[in-house]
Amino acid sequence: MPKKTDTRDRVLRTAATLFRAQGYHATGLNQVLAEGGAPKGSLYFHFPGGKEQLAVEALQLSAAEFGQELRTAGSLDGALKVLGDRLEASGFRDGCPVATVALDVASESDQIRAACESAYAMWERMIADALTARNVPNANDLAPVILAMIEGALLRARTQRSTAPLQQVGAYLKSLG
Amino acid sequence: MPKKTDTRDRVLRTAATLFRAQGYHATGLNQVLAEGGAPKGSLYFHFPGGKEQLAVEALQLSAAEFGQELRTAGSLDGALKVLGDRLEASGFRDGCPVATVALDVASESDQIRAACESAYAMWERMIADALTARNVPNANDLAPVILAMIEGALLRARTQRSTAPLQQVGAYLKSLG
DNA sequence: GGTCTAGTAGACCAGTCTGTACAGTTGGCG
DNA sequence: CGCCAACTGTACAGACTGGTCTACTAGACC
Repeated sequence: MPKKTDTRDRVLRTAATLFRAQGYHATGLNQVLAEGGAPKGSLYFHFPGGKEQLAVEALQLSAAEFGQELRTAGSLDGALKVLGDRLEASGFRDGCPVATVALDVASESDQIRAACESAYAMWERMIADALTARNVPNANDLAPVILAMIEGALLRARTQRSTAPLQQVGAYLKSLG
Repeated sequence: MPKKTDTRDRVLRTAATLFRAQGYHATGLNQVLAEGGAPKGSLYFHFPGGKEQLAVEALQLSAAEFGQELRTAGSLDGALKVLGDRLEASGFRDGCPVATVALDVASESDQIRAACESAYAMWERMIADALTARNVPNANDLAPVILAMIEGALLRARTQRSTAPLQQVGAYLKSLG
């Protein structure tokens, strides 16, 4: 029996967008429902685990799509550009889809924290693979550092309302060869 | 007329601690008041601007103390160790005192966002100065990247519940010389 | 047609949120 | 003492929170 409606998907995508920009606590279920065009009954029918389940699934969705986006971008440099463009286009709201929720909830819900961590682990592996493919030595040691750089730059870019941090990281990576 | 009580300071420090660990929205005024041992009347007497003012001042306090801590640590390597120890000792709750609030509120309150940004700017300058003192070339280009690395590592360390990311960044920095 | 199920709609609940109001208390000073 | 300002304590307002409950509708199958 395939799904008959797209309500579940709509709500999930709306939630992912809002969590990304505002974090977990700042995003109310009512807001998700209003923007997603669904009533409460539907939410708890599709997500009996409530807000927490919604967050975990939204994080998984975001992580997968984000990974896909980066893969499409090809190079690290291309990825930084994509991130910068998106940030700018959204008025510096859409940064890392995981970081905001991660910090917000890290010490509260282990399920959500775990979902965030597995997203990071996946991206780290992607970076390591990309480096290996380019015959960079010590790819596995370098990957977490590069991921940290990018995450840090995304964070800073949001508070600074400028893509400069991303460009600085980009320039640095280029200088490494 | 100097102050007669330490209520204001107590509330501020409590708020700083809670905001650091939980972020802005997840921290209720009631919690701050309960843990700080103060009634509501006092809060709005000392901070007529409400929660927002409290957050701005807490951020400024945290930023200054954090800067002092890093300065005391001496080297970047020492600073990373201090950060890791603190993180571990707090059950991976006390990361960067700014990042959590920054992401939580960046798109909502410009005052708070600005307070976060000025903290980052100050740390960046501190890093640049430290590099310059060690005759590192291009200190001004390098500083924002190093700051991003550290912030990213702190974020990842919290979701991973491990200080490994900080150590990886430390090892990387050491490998640069 | 009758029946069954997936899904929708929204009223409702108890609790929490930030913020306000105002009376009460304290301590210094003339 | 009386007075004034600084400060505290508490009750309360109004909005909003996540979550529950139940009546309802649309479509598939017998």
